[in-house]
Amino acid sequence: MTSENIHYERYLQVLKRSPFLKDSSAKSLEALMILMKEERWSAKNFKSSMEVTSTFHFIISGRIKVFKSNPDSGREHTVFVLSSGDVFDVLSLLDTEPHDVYWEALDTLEVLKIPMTQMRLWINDYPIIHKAILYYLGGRMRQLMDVATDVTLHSTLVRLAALLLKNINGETRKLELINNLPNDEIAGLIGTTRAVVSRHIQELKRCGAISVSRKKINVKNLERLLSIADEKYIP
Amino acid sequence: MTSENIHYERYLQVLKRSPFLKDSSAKSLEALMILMKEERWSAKNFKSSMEVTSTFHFIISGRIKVFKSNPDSGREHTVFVLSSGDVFDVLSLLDTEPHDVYWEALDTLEVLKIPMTQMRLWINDYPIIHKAILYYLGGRMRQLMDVATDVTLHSTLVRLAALLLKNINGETRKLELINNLPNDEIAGLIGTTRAVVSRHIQELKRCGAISVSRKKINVKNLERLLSIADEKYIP
DNA sequence: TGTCAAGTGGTACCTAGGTAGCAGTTCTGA
DNA sequence: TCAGAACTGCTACCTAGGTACCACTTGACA
Repeated sequence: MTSENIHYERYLQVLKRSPFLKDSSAKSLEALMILMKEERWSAKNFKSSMEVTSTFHFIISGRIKVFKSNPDSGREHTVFVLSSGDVFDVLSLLDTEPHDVYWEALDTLEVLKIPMTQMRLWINDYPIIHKAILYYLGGRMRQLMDVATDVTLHSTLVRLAALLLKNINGETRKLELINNLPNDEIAGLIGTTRAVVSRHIQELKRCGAISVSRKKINVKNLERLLSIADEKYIP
Repeated sequence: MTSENIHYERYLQVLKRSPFLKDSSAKSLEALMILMKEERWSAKNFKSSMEVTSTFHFIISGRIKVFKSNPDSGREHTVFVLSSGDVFDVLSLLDTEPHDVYWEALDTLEVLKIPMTQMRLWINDYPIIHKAILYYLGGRMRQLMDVATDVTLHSTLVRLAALLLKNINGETRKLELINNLPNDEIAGLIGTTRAVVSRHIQELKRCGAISVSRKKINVKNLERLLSIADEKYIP
């Protein structure tokens, strides 16, 4: 992509703010942009890991979920929700081992893509970025550890409350990243089923912690939500 | 530590084989050894993450488990079992964020330790190692994804069977890494409780998949175990 | 504007697996 | 060598949460 692209400047701004590319020089980013192609995924667009291994993606706007599923039972567990500034698949960048993960756009997604081999070469050319990558991976691993242990250590209600708290913007008090998701998707995020999430949402409503309109959850009583997530209060 | 140490050569061999230090030059390894001190942890020796953040450890022999716990319910979930050639805490190396993870030696542990700041400097001196570190982290992240989703996607019996299969040596057909662990610890590994593991072990015995003597599980029928882990066979 | 799919709320039922407790056995170390 | 700790096997009970419905509402789009 050249700088003649109408969105060039906007794309560049997103890359500059991406934690994955932290501290990259303007020059190196330009070199990267030249190699990239833009692409739109419409909501619910679905890819298996296989299709994603040979191309590296930067998210410009929209959200995508990374999940595993059990085809027999039809259950799914969402591991990450990625958004603007995030990249995928980071694991395919590190090695060529397969992994059975799926990807699905939650909204219309704008991505910039680049062949995996070229991305690896670019990283070799600008080794300063290694530090940022390691840092980015560290954050991801922390998140993963929480996801891994949450299910056994906490009840579904506690997990739901904690999920809401994790995604509240400190200032606006609005949900971010997981806003406008149907119960189904929320269920996947805390490792349970649609019916159970619906049940618990009613409980949280009843005790005044939240209020709900279609596909929208508003936190009403932060204190209460905190004490539920902390296992101090049972509605 | 100098080369006069009786164990120097043995330690060096372990480091050479460590995936974390893959492709390090002999010279860089020597430089590393000089900075390190040996230490023994006896079994059940327990550390919180706080105590581990300022020092980086290489495991020479023995096993250590990395786990999270819920102090209210007393339940624990083991995320990793580390052994010879592994290192910890890799996350504290990447950044200085806290994380509430605990560490406990499963056997007598021989480690080589080095101040975290010195380890970071050493890595800067030998940047070739970045690739090995990234690769090592990739492997860990894959493992974590499995742990994260296993609990919701599979029953405890299936998880137990899968755990055994994952840790069988292809040639000797013996359990490795998780051998000689009490039911308690196995429970932590698959995110359940002692009683449930005991129950399922009886089932696996009954259908001829395994045989058991105190703290020792032998796989008798690999086929059967595979079909159980694959959710094709219910005892 | 009417139809259909997507989403929500609720009921009633069921079971995997968690809790508690105890008896018997093996190991450990004083 | 013997007392206590560690470990296993088993019973009986209980509940969180999963399954399977259905009725109602909302939004999209033809």
